[in-house]
Amino acid sequence: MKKTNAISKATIDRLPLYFRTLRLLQDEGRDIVSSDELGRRLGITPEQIRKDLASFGQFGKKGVGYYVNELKRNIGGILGLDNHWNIAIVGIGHLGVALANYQNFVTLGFNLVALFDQDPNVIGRTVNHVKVEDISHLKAIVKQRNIQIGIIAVPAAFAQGVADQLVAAGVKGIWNFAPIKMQVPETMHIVNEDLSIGLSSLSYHITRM
Amino acid sequence: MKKTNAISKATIDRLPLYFRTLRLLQDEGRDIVSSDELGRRLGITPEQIRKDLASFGQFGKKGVGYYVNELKRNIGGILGLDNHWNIAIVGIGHLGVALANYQNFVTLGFNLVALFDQDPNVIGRTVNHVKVEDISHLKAIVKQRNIQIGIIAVPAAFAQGVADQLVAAGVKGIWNFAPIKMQVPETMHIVNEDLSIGLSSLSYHITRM
DNA sequence: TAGATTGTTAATCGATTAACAATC
DNA sequence: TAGATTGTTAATCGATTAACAATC
Repeated sequence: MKKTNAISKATIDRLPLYFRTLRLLQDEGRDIVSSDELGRRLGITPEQIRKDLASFGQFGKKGVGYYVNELKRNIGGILGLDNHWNIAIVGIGHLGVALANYQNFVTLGFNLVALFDQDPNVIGRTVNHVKVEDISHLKAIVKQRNIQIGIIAVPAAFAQGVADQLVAAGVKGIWNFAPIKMQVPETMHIVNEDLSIGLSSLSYHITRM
Repeated sequence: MKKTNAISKATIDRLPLYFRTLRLLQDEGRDIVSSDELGRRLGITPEQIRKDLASFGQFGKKGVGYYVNELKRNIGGILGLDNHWNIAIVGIGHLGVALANYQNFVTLGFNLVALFDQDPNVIGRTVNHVKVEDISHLKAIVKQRNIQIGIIAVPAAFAQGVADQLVAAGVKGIWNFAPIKMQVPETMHIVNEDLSIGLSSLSYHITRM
């Protein structure tokens, strides 16, 4: 039996871009798209796109291209978006509010089902139709509402504590916006969204222009 | 003369992490740190760290380690943070407000000097001590205040238009939060901060647990 | 059929890891 | 001096690009 090659992280990170472009193509009423056109739209080579897709199966038709609806459904399935994960945001400061209002979550199929904060002035408020609850109820609510993904939007000093609580509550993954290296069990999936990297690398490049 | 090898993108993206950890070490009053300890703090191998740093010069002392202050100053210089770039945010919705209040900008040495929006209800408001101005004045203000970096936090449909205006106004770099592929001149530096990638890749991984 | 476009293998390029001499 | 730790070269690993046969 042929060994299936591991999928590269780079490939996985491009799938959401393909997914989004396919949605746009759907909106435009397009039925078929070639790797060439997808590539032009995204600034990615067509070979790269074909290779990425081929690592999950044969989704195209030679001489024709890819059926937009079908490919979008397939990529959605690969990314697990059809699981419609329930997500919660912890820390309803400016960033937490922005994330709670982020419309792309909905487009991607995520359900925002809980918001948590520790500040009595924030608890009880409603953001994007979801009520902010006391973080002390986190564990109970995570279990009750079957929350699989926790989003950390608290200051760095509190982030590890929140991560520990999310782990203890049994979430499957953490999306972390705090600029620190978290200590979580090996089995926990964590994605760090570190905003200083992008801005710093921009600074690096314009310094050398 | 030996040809200087190009610096990898991966290396540049790790520099801000080193910078941040060095600042924390400074706060802890530490004078010296080894690649080993830096590595443990960041979850990066010490070899990787030494290699990254060595591509810019010899900053360490064999048998001793790196002097915290000196290395931090050096990395800051490499990243160009000592230029104290003037930055502006375009689009003062939830995300724009969150970014305007993001304290790490200050820590990294950036100066937030302008906020722009097109909504008359938003123009005139003050966010984090900076007044929101009419986007129609963008070009004049960018020149006047010597703004080098523009941050795009408008909805996708308006993002290309804003990018065009920023380019025309003469910024050196763009930090884009809109989920679209921008068309900008070859010479313009643009960093895309695409939030759907992180969340989607998290979904990919937990789907396979 | 001729033209177009995928899927896949081979070649190249780039990044990380291992090993170790240099030296503080 | 002995122990520690850097800087650098070589080896490995991983990702992208090129090329082209298969086929719609």
